[in-house]
Amino acid sequence: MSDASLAEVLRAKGLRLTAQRQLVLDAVHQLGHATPDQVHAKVSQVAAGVNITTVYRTLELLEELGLVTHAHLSHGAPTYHAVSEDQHVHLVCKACGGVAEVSPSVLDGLVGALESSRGFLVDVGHVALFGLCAACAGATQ
Amino acid sequence: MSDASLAEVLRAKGLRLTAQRQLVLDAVHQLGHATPDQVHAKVSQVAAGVNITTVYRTLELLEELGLVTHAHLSHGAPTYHAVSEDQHVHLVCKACGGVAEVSPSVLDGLVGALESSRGFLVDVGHVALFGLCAACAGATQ
DNA sequence: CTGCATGCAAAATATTTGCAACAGC
DNA sequence: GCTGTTGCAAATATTTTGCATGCAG
Repeated sequence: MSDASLAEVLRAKGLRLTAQRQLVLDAVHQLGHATPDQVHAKVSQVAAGVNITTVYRTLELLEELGLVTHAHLSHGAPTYHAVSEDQHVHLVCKACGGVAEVSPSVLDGLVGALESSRGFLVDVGHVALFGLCAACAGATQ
Repeated sequence: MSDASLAEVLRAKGLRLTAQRQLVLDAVHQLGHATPDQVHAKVSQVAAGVNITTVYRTLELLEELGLVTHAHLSHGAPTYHAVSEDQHVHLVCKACGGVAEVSPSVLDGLVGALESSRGFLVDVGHVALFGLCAACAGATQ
């Protein structure tokens, strides 16, 4: 299904369906969330010749097309994930660096409060919360 | 007061109080939140000779000492702010790039929910929420 | 004096861009 | 065949590191 919609969206803009674009989109789907570097590594497992430059350009394009988005997680690393997946909020542990996902419903109250008080519309899929995961909170501190 | 506590904290660790360290800490206080580059620019207004390298090293040191922290806002740019300031949540507009601040109290419900359901302790001062500010939400879209 | 701190330059990373060769349609 | 795409290399931007000089204590 991702291939079909990719071809469709590209066609609609007069753009071309290439092996690289399919591979990058597939890699994003498979990885869940990953940095450009990780996407490149994943793509390279299947097609070794693909350049990191192309990965950057393709991710930018796919984001423009609305097929993927990126969030800024822990260390300034842009992390891409497919939009077709369920939206989720990232919980980044500052101790172990792990990333957990929770349902956006936990933000419902917050989103409503910010919208009424400040007129700010939160992009739920782009939110990252920093803190300590259960394991690290118990272990250390 | 910042100078006094800086000298104190440095002394406690056998480190030295230098003009650069005072300048960097002052710049962070004055700027509210800023990238290393912006801190360097601010410091340069007062003392032109200060190297960007020193700013990086000093910010890292000040963070270790607990005098400043950094959050990752919009574009992977680490943003530093003094810890003595009131903690605040950053609202980053993905359209205009503006950064607004709101009271952490809006997160109270969320923090409680995550702690009980997942055992995750949110670091309130480090949170950045992406979305559209009131101006951009009204203007565009 | 003694050793930590700084400045400078160069290295390591991450990301973007110019251009010629290539491939989708 | 026409034009969008890719790969390569070089340019940029950002952050880190090595080393000799300088200054706080």
